[in-house]
Amino acid sequence: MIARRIPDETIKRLPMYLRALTYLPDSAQVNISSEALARLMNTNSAQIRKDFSYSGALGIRGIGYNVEDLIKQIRHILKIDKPQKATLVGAGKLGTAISSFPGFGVYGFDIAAIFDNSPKKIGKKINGHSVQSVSRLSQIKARNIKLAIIAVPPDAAQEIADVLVKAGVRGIVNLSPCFLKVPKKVKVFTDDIAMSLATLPYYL
Amino acid sequence: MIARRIPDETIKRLPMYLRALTYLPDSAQVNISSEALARLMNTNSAQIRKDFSYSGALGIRGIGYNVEDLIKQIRHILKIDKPQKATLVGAGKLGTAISSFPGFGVYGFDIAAIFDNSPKKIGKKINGHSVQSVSRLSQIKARNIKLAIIAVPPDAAQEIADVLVKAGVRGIVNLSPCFLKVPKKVKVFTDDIAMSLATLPYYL
DNA sequence: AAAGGCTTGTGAATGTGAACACAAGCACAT
DNA sequence: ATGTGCTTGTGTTCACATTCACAAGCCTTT
Repeated sequence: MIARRIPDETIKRLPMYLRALTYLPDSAQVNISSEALARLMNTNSAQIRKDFSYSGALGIRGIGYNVEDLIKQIRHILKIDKPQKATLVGAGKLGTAISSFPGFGVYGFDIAAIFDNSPKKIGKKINGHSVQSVSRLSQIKARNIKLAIIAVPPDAAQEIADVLVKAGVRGIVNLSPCFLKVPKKVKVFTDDIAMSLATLPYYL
Repeated sequence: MIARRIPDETIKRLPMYLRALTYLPDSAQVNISSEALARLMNTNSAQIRKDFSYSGALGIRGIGYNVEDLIKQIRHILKIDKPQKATLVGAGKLGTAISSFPGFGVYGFDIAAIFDNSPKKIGKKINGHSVQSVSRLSQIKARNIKLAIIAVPPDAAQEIADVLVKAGVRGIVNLSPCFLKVPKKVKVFTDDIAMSLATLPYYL
C-alpha cells in the first residue's frame, strides 16, 4: 500500500489540498469526504481519491478522510513537515510583497534571510529581517539554507542564480521572466506572473 | 495545414516561446532553429517543432524559423495581437509590484484601471493610474475590459470575483491563495506564489 | 543541374494522466 | 448480528502529451 511512485501531477496538487484543508470553511470539521473537498476546490472526487491513495489508505469508507491526518501526511510527502528555511533575493516591490505573503506559513516555510544589491535597500528592515548585500550571500551555506526565491529584474537573475548555486542552494523559485541555466542537481520553478494572463484571451 | 486543434499544453507554452523570442540574446537574429531555441529554453527541439506545427508550417527546412513571423503568429493564436486591456484589483504591495511588472508589455497587455477598497489607497497614483474605489468597478463594463488580476487578501477575493463577473469580466488571474467560484463562462487561473515553493523540498 | 548539408514536419510508438464505475468495507441503527 | 447507506480504493478504459526517428524539402555550392 506504500511506496508506489507518486505522479508529478499529483505532487503539484498536494499543496492545493494542503491549503484547502488548512482553511476549511468549518474549522472544527474532523472528517471530510472526497466529494465535499472536490466541491470546495472545483475538482472531481475521483481525482482526489486517486491522489490520496498514493500516500496509503488514509480514508475510512462511509466516513471520509481525517483532516488532521491528511494534513500531516501531505506535509510528510512533500518533506515540509519540518520547517524549511528559504532565502529571498530582491527587496524591490515584488520581493517586499513576497516576504509578507500569507501562505508561506501554511507550507511550513520561513524566510530566513533577505538580500539585495542596491545600497538604498541594504540595511532596511523588511518583515523583521534587515536586507543584506548580495556580496554576503555565501553565508547561507553555513546556515544550511537550501531554498531560494529570486525576485530581481530579469537581467540580474542569472547572475544571482549562479551565486545561489555556489552557496549550496538546491531549489529555486524564479519570479523573473527569464530562463535560468543551472546544474542538473538544482531544481528551478519559473513563475512568470504575466504569463498566466497571456493564455486567457485564447479561452475567451 | 491549418486549424488542427491545439493542445492545451501547447497553449501554455506559447507565452514562453513568445518571451524567449522577444528577448533573444542576439537581437538582430533573423532566423532560429528549433534546436537553438530549445537550448535557450532548456527544452527539446522535437517539442518545439510539434508545438509550432499546430500553427501551420512556418519554418524553412535547412534554415529554421523566422523570428518575426513566429512572434506574430503566436500573438495571433493567443489572440493578443491587438493590445488587451486588463484591470488590477488590489493596490497593496503585491498589486503595486504587479502594476510595474515588466513583461505585461511583451504579451500585449495594458493595465487600464486599478481599484482598491482601502480609503488610504484610493486616489494614490500607481504607475500612471489613480487608484479608484471598488464601488466604482462596474465602469469597466462600458470600457470593455474583459480581463482582471486579483491581488487582494484571500478573504476578500471571492467578493471581488463576484463584482468582476457582474461587470462583464471573462478572464481572471487570481493571485490570492484561495479557490474562486465563478460561472462556467469565466476562466480563472489561480497563481499562488508560495505553492511552487512548496513542491521544491520533494525534489531535493 | 546535381549534390551535400541542415532542419523541418509528422506518422508511429511510447509514456503519462484522467475518468469511470463498482466491489469492498466501515459505522451506525435496529 | 444483520442490514443499510455512504464513501473509499482501484482495475480498467480512455484521452492526451511527449518523444523518436526519418522522409521530405529548402538553400547553397560547385
